[in-house]
Amino acid sequence: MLGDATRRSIVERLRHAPASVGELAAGLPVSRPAVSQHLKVLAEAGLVVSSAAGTRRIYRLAPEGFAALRSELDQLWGDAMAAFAAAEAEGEADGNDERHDRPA
Amino acid sequence: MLGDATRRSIVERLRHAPASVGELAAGLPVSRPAVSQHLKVLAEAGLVVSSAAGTRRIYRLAPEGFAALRSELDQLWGDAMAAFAAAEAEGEADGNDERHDRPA
DNA sequence: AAGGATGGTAAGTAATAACTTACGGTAAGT
DNA sequence: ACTTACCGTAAGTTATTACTTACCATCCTT
Repeated sequence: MLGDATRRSIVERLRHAPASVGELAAGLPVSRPAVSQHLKVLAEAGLVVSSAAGTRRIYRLAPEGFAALRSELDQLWGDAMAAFAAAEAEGEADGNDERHDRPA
Repeated sequence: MLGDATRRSIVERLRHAPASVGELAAGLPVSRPAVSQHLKVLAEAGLVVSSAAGTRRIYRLAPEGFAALRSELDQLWGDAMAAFAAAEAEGEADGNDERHDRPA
């Protein structure tokens, strides 16, 4: 969902202020319909809401959607940390693991 | 990163216990090399680490990687919430927005 | 009512990401 | 030493996703 760069740019832009589709597209390297499609996805995910202003549609972020997403992630993290704790209490390990990238 | 279903399954599986590549592949609808490739990506992201056990490679989750990811997200969220607060203090809005999906 | 502005949708194309088969390489068992 | 088990990487294919162009609808202006 937030993996796409264009989508992140849109969210970033809306974080500063609400904006119309055309305004958003003007600041991005993609066409207006592409922005419309991203906004549709974001709206279905509950992350943005729109309101009509004449023929324009103003989009803004939806705090509730982000809060919901946040608590989902918090849920996952809670479980993960519990699993880590359980594993470490058991394994009590060596330390010479291989890290592929990101050297210690 | 965690947008892919197979990748989420792998992480989910590793949350319960460390596992070898073959074990992971056995529980998934994809081939073993596909799992290897996912593990490579996860390792480069610092989310898993591996250790050699004979010819097998045991993968397990890397708590530090998840913690780092977590704080990045927390950072974003902090900024977003600040923006929300600022916007609401200003706008003081109507309420008849359109929500595309997810009815109120 | 006509014209211009704004934006959603459809259909097709392009770019990206996931997956498969094939191969080679190392470690353990015989 | 030979064989078997296990895994990583390369190369190519398939599937998914993002994007574009074209079109239509709505609202506002005159």
